[in-house]
Formats: sequence, C-alpha cells, structure tokens
Amino acid sequence: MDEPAEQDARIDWPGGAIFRPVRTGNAFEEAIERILQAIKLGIFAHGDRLPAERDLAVRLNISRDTLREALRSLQQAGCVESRRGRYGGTFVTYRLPAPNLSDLRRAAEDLGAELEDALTYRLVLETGASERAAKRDLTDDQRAYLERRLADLEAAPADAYRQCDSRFHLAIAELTGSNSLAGSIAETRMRLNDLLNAIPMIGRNIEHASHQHQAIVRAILTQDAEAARRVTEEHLEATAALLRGFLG
Amino acid sequence: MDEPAEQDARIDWPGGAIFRPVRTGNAFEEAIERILQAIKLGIFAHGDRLPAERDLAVRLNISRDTLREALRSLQQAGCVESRRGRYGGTFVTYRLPAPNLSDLRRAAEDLGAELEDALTYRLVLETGASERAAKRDLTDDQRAYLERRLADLEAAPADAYRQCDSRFHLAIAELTGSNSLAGSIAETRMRLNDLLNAIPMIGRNIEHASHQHQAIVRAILTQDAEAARRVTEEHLEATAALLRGFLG
DNA sequence: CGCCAATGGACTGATTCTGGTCCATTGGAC
DNA sequence: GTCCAATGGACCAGAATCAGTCCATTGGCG
Repeated sequence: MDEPAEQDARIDWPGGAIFRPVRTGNAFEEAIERILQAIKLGIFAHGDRLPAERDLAVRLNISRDTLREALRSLQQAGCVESRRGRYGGTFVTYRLPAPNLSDLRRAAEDLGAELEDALTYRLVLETGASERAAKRDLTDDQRAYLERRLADLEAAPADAYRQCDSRFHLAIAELTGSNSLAGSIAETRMRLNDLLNAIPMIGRNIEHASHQHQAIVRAILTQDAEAARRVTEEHLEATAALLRGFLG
Repeated sequence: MDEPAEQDARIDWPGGAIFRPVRTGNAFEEAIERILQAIKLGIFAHGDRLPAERDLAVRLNISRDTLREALRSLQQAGCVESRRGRYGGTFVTYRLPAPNLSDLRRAAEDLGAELEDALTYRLVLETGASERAAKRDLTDDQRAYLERRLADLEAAPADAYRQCDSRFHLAIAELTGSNSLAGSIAETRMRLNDLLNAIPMIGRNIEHASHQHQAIVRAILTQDAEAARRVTEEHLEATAALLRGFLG
C-alpha cells in the first residue's frame, strides 16, 4: 500500500530473516541432537556423567518425560548408559568413529547450501568473540581456564583432538561474557562438527593449528584485540579451506 | 571421572552454552512476538499486508491454528486487522507510540542482565556483517538495494526513523548471504528494539549517525572491509553509550 | 452475471508435550 | 544395620499443538 515498488528490490520477500521457524520440529529429537552434540563436542568425555534428568530437563526447557524419551533413544544407540541409585546417573559410552571421507561427503550433502552459511556465520562469531575476549579484563580464574584448555588441546591424543579443539574455542566464547554469543558459537560448531570430525588429521595441519591456538591465547591474554581477531580469522579460514578442498 | 578437578575451573557448569532451552515456552506467544517485532522493526509499515496465514504458518513452522490464535491476540490488541476474500488479508494498524523515558527504564529492567549480553552480541554480529558484506562481490541489484535503504533512512520522517534504521542495518545483514547471520541480527535488534525506540531522538545524534551510515555504505560498496568494520563499531558503540547514558 | 481463485474462519481427531505423582534402586552416613 | 538422599523408571490426566477438511467472503475476469 505504501511503497509497492519496493517489494521488487527486496532480496527474497518481506520478513525473510524474521519469519524463520519459531521452533524446531520436535522437542525430543532436538534434545537427542543437543546431547549427542555435547558429547561429540567433547563437553562430556567417555565415562563422564551427564547432569541428572531432573536438572537437564529444566536446562533444556522440556519435560522430564520428553528428555527421558531422548535418553532412551541414546541408550538404545549405545551412546549412554544409565545407573540407578544415589551416585547413579547417565554416563557417556560413546566413542568417536574413525574419520571417513564418504562420511564427509554425506555430511556435506546434509548441510547443502547451509555449508557456506555456517562457515560465514562461524567466522563472524568466532573472530568477534576473540576480539571481545581480548578487550575484557579477565580474572585470574578465567585466564587459568583458558590456558588449561590450551594445554589440554596441546596434550590431546589424536582421537580426542577435535573434542579438545571445540572445548578450547568454546572457552574463548565463554570469556566474552555474552551467553548469546557463546550459545551461537556452540550451535554453529555443532552444525559443522560432523564435517570437521570427518576430516583426516594431518600432522602438518595440526602443528600449524597449534601455533595459531597459542597465538590466539597470547593475544587474548595480552589484550591485543586486533591480533586476536586476525589470527582467529586465519585459523578458521585454514579449516574452511581444508574442508572445501576435501569437498571440491 | 576423568578430571574432576577441572569442574571447579569451569565458568558455570558443564554444557553451559549447549544445554540452553530447546524451545521457548510457548509457540503462539513466540509467534505474537515475532510478528509484533517485525512490525516494530519496520518490515511492515502501517497499512501493509502481512503474508497470508497459510504462508506465514509455514514460514514460522507452526500450525495455522496456532498462528491464527496469535493473530487473534494481535487483532484484539489493535495491532492488525483482517479482511476476508480475495485481495483480503491481515493488515497492520499498529502505530509507534511516542518515546518515553519511563518506558525505557521498564524495558531495560525487563532485559536485566541480558542488556550487556545483547549489546556485546550485537556488536560482534553487526561489525562482522559489515566486514563480510564489504568483502563480497555484490550484484548491481544488491548495491541498489543497499543504497535504496540508505536513501529511505535519510529521508525518513522522525516517527519512522527507527524502523528505517532497522531496515537499513538488516539490509547489510542480508548482503552477507548468510541467513543464520541475518537471522541473529534481526533477533538481536528485536531484543533491543524496545529500548532503542524509547530513546528520544536528538538532532545532533541523528546527524552523526547519518554520516556513519553513509560511511558504512561507502566502505561496503568500495569493498573496504576494514573501514566498514571500524565505522560500524563506532556507530554501534555510540548507540550503546547513549543507551547506557539514559539508564545510568 | 456467474465463475473462480485467494483469502480468512471454524471445527475435529490425532499426536506431542507437560506437570505431577509415586515407585525402585543404590551407596554413603550415622 | 538402618536410614536417607539422590537418582533413574514408570504412569497418567490434561494442555498445547498439529494436520486436515470444509465453509464464508470477496473482488476481478471472462
């Protein structure tokens, strides 16, 4: 009514970015995905105990019944196992499968056009997070936490490398103090995680990445925001290039 | 079991960023919020027609029944009105209320600790978006789209300024080509929108912002990514400072 | 004028999710 | 040895949501 001609100039149609899904299709499938990704991201290692059902249900904002349904599926898939009684709980039994190129291609197809979307999004989020983290005055605990994550990553055996890598980068996200930012970074890592897990790890790449990780930590701890941003960008672009290389 | 001592060093507790709510409490309330914010953001002006119920329901991934419940609420609140028949639809009748300082404080209290979270998140997202947009090779249509948004903003009457401002910044987000990024920016704008709407508009600020908007567009169109990032950061920090000033 | 397509309006049965309650099991504390 | 608190296990009534169907209204087109 006001400016009908404008409609033509719009990228897709009114509200393109606003009118996206209010919720994902299914609460219990989403819960499965979250838990599984938390495990794949290395937040819970083999043998770790997940939070109690009652707590986890509150965190995920779903009913305990729905959560239990999800846990039952994970149990049947052999990813977790439950023990009753005090000091019982649900324990992680999942182990990372070996990287596999056909898995990579399949995972890439699942993502489809979302791949570039996710890579761009990740770049923006993580470079921004590094910069923000470098600009904050960190407490000694926070500094120690970051260095611990880096040390864990440096010492990680090959089969735990990617998980430690995720925990390292999530630690940086947490240091920004923005829950929204940390949440989005975690979510985007999840989206890309299957792909990253499927990339064979080459010594030369790991060594290169290791230098970059150290440089990022150094930049954050010395509050050199510009360097933190730049090195993070290089680091992520290297991974993205590797990924595109294996796919193209 | 693996490293119990580590738990102490964690920022909050395992999975802090991962185990966030799977879904917001309520589909129809969420739908109301989305539509209302789309209107407040200026995506639909007074008199505009919203997408047809059947389309909108698909976009929001909710059933048409739930959407209709939301629209009924908006109708009762006097924000929209519906007309049947071909060339009918649901039309926006909402008008922006005048800015009001007590509204500002109330809105700020609603956000609470989320305020700094949202400001940080917005800064990361939007500076990143400007940089990415500047690094892309834009089509003529896209360049024209961006310039159109800027021109609209420059010409905007006071009561439509904030809406045009949102549309301008959302346009930049769309130019990144990352739907996730554009979606997050829209969402964060929504979270802050009530606050921004409540800030009285001062001529000097508008003039300053206008220069920055022009500089951002110039930087994007000349593919000067570094400048795009820097000016966007200055621009957002100015708004944030203004906001903190009114609140502190 | 009559048809038709696009739209909002309304109903219904099935499905999912919730919130609550109670039970079963376990290992430590006393 | 007994008790107890924390945990998983199970069930249910009701609410929310969905998918599908059909109706009512409207304005343009032939």
